[in-house]
Amino acid sequence: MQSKIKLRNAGLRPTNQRIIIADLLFNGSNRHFTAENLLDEINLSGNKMSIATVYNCLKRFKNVGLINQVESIKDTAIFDTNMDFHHHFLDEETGELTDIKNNEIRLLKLPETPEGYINSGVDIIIKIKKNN
Amino acid sequence: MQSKIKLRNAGLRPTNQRIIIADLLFNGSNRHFTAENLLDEINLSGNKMSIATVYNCLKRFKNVGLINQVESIKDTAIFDTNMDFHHHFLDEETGELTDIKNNEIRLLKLPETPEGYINSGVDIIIKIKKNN
DNA sequence: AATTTACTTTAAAATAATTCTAAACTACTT
DNA sequence: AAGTAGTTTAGAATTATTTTAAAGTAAATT
Repeated sequence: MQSKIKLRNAGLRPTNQRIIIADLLFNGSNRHFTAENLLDEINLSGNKMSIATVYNCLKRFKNVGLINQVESIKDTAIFDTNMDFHHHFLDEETGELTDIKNNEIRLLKLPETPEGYINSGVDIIIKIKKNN
Repeated sequence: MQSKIKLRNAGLRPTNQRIIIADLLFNGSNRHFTAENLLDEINLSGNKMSIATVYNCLKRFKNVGLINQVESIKDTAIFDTNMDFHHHFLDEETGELTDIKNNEIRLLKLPETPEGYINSGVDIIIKIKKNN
């Protein structure tokens, strides 16, 4: 049960629910998951927990740097009349987007597209926040 | 009233509501906006419309390439236990994410961070879809 | 060890974004 | 002018997430 230590090192109180989640998440292999995915796994493992706890816990884990949240620009669809190929600055606090012109950024090397797939677009998001 | 022509060229039936929206969106300057933002503007301009119509219309505009939707990975928060600096392939159809190792991608030139802000992270999402 | 304090968990309600439904409407075709 | 296929609408439904306030628990203090 090294999850307890891991949690303490991260400055989190090692509660039962956090230990259950840490045991599931930090077993060696990396993965992507949603709060609901994780709750299903928790249930399968014979444990029970409120979905709110899962959300709270993931937010906490994220804040102390135990996990990442893949960038998602809030949960609101944002549209853009700019049809040129371009990218965005995202103000982390306000959610505001600003265009980055295509000639201000340059990708040198792209990974190979997985077998059987075609590349259908590249989005670069540079997160920024006020420096004070 | 060139919106009507623009819509027809895009293969869309130029209905009143679409013309109202096109008139607001394609007036020369580019912008980012949400469905709600746009509805507010529609109301301010003295017109009325159901929010469902705004969503339908934006989806249609997007499909025919009149506007873009900024990448957002559905509306579900996705977490990642991989804390290495890395990026993602996103399967457009299923929403599934796959890691891109950091050494498989290289950014040559980054834009200058806006005055008063600091860069707090870069996310690159390469959208892919099945090639058949 | 018992008490206190601060943080956590929980169920349930609330909020927010978006999609669905089915009826009424309207643009285009004949 | 009439038919039909696509569109709009209000409202309900769905989905994701956060809030609330009470009950519970870990850690600090006595």
